[in-house]
Amino acid sequence: MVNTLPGTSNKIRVLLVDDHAVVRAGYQMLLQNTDDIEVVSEAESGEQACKHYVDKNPDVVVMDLSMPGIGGLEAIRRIVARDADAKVLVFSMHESTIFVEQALQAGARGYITKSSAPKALIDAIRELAAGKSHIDSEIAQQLAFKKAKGEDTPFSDLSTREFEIFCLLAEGLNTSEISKRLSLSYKTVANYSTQIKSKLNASTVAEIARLAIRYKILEA
Amino acid sequence: MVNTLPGTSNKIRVLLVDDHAVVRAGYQMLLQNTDDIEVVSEAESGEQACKHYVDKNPDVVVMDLSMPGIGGLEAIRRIVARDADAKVLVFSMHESTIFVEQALQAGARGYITKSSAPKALIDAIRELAAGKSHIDSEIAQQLAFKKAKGEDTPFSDLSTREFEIFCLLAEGLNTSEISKRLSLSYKTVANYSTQIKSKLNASTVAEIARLAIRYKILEA
DNA sequence: TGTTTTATTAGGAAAATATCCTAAGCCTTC
DNA sequence: GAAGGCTTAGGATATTTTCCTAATAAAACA
Repeated sequence: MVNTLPGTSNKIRVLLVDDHAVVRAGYQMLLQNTDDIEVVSEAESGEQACKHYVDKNPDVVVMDLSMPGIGGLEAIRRIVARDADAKVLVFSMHESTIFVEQALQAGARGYITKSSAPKALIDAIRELAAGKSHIDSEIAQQLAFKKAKGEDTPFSDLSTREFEIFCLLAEGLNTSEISKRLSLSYKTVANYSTQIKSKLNASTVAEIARLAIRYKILEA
Repeated sequence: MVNTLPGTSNKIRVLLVDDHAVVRAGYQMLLQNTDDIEVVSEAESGEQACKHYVDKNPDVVVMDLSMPGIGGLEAIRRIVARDADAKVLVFSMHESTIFVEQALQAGARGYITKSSAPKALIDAIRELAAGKSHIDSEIAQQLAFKKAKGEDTPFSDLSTREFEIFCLLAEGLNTSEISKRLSLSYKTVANYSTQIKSKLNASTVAEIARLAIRYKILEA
């Protein structure tokens, strides 16, 4: 397959998106040592990434998730909305499967973490360019496990009452406050709490709160 | 001033500490282009950093804060405890002034963020090596502003140890996990937790987590 | 320099909470 | 109309938190 732009090489044309200049320099350093990958553009925000994507039409976008402004997820969504064939590789510091699910749902084709070996980035870019998808194998396993269990969002497993109590726990109410608010016995709420933690795989209410905020169920 | 080690150049000898290999590669790339700075060692944890410091006795330590194990703050504390002249430059992703305050309290001489211009890192290393201190100017202004207004964050009341435990609580670790992580007795951590909640006026760890997220100490 | 304060560490005892098990009453669904 | 899930909650036990106390070390102060 030839490149779409005339007068350029046959290299895989990459758009780097990360708000940290140093991290972009790190990518550059790694990719310089390959002869089939070429960085054609850099962006330091989601907004910029969208523009640069239209301008340069890269083969692969290497995208960080946590950025100021619209952020990586929204950028992916917009890019893929314009070009359903866009190949976005998320290169994130987040190791949580929730982020992977979010990224894939947004339209990303690959996900690797910053703690993976440098070579993994190069491999992933090549696979994406070849039309395949690539997810960090450790995370892929976690994810597969979750899917096998039929887990959608972490909350889809919760009953109405469980979700209600989940929200109050996340807000910072303690067991007796919740029991008063809902006119339930203390024991009932305590037992629900245990159940909720178990379903959400959380051992503390701090994790509950973070989940709620991450899923925009609650504002920090 | 000549170098302490015979047979080596006069360059500023730097120890890089960051748990992400890619980020270290980024540092390397930037520092390669200078002729007065030399990376003599790399470490990917706080524990390693302490060892490497003793081994190599670098002029400047460039240190990330969020790392597994003892973390950056504790590493700074240990290094400075051994060598009061140690010049530690924190190079962190956290833009919150709380981290700056904590880092300086722990004994750091400089603080810049990963979103600052690459050149800022080089400048900061040179200033530290010259015996000066260097804080990211934007953050320094925020800090000055806060101090001038007498604005206390809810955390300014917390001691170093309290803040450390606060962060781990917010992350979702339970008491015994924290005690293991910090090599403290379960009781000590439990008592600290009570103290922290009281100081922050929080009755549950969920509130702790929300506070941490609200003040950008932690991502959801 | 000596004194006071503050930080860090942790044990004991009692109170509060969480966990696990069990079970009744109620819907819904097949 | 039987099965299964949801809501409710008690009992027993285990774990955690709270409040008090105290030793040690470091820092601030006078």
